[in-house]
Amino acid sequence: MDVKNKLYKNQGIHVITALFTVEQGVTKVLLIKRKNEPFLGDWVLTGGALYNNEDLEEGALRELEEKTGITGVEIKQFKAFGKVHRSPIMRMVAVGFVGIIDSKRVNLLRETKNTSNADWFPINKIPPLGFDHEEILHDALLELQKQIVKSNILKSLFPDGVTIPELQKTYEAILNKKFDRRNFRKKMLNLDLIEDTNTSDKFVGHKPAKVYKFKNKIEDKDIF
Amino acid sequence: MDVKNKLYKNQGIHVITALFTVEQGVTKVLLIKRKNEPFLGDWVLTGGALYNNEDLEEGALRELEEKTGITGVEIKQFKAFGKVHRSPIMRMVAVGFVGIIDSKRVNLLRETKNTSNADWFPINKIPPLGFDHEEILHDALLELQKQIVKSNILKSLFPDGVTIPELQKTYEAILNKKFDRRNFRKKMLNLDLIEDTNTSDKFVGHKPAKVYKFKNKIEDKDIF
DNA sequence: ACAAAAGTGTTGACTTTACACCCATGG
DNA sequence: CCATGGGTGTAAAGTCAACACTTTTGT
Repeated sequence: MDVKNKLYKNQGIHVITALFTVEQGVTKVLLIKRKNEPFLGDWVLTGGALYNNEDLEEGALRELEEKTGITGVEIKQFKAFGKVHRSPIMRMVAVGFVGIIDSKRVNLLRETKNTSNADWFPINKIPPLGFDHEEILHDALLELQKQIVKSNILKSLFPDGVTIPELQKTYEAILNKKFDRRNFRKKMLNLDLIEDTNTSDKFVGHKPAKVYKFKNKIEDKDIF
Repeated sequence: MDVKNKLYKNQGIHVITALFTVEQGVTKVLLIKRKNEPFLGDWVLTGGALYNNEDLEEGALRELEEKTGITGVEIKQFKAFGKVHRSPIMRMVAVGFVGIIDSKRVNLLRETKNTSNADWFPINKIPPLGFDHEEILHDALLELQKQIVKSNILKSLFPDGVTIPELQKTYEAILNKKFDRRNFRKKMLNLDLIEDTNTSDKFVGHKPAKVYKFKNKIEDKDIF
């Protein structure tokens, strides 16, 4: 391949992560403020240019750590974004990842070399975003909504286990719906995403809830 | 962004399409033989380098046409592939697309400038493929299996309409399962992917089958 | 013993599966 | 009128939705 051919010279790859959390029933996403051109001063999702010596997911995790200090997340690739002018500088294709984590468990660096003011934004109060990150965020949220009912993506949010009532609040926040407690419990157990740990949560003035944990491997269910 | 930084200079994007067909109950995929290095003489999926002036899907369709003469397919992006050494020449990230078409309706160019011997291969008789195309094909088939039960991707295979018995053969070929005729019909109609056309197919020595067509818009179904 | 939230079970509605007969057409 | 494959109905099993009472704990 001829790298000098102007049809495809000067291309690059972005790895972008929409990292979500849920705080008191509110779904939030991590945004950072850019300190460089293009889009200087604009809010964006965490991410940046993929290096030549790393796989896509590695790059997304490195960018996440560099720009926010966050490590130990599980992320899932969900879509590539490649409109011709999505970056004003050169031709960049973005590979989007989604993940979710407990914001209280991470030490968020609010200032780094290239970013400032890293913070969690409620998904219904998102400021204008640079690049095509509004589109990426929109698709990421849809992907998150799909993933929570068929993968163990929420394992990163509850690494030490979770009770069914906690899960219900989380699902209600992410899916923006209310569920019947009894039916939610049955459905959750049927989805086969979690397993019993034979422990109960802390005593808080009422009957303690059983603690479950997300399984490590989830198997796909067939529709046909 | 500094294009000279060796951490991320000389990157490029592949757009790769796994184009399927079904012939007499056998699922096949379109492969071409490379005439250039790298992987000269190897079989690969259709695709190539994305141009700077086209979106991802445009690029995939252009490559498909250039290398096989095929036009008028609907394709769906399903995943990006970005292992560091997936291309031996330079760092390339591939964006994978999947589509399906009736092989009898297309005029397949078996020879082009860069490829030769384009042909349909049964998915259980795939030769060794160049690049990481075996992985891409594997994932593409899984994606196709998902798509046929929840999108109108089969519209490209049956642009003029289809009968339920024909559909059943197609589903059985792609999912590699057998279904009960009566229940298949009910499920198919319930999936809400097709609609009645009030016509019947050709007369072939038995009761003619009703012709349905795939809807243009499909709405997602919720699990919760 | 009371407040607060967790846990559980049943009924009716709906959906899915299994299965057998009749129908329309061409030859 | 027969061979071929298309179309339909029903009963039993299973799943889902709606709904109210009992349990465990801390105070």
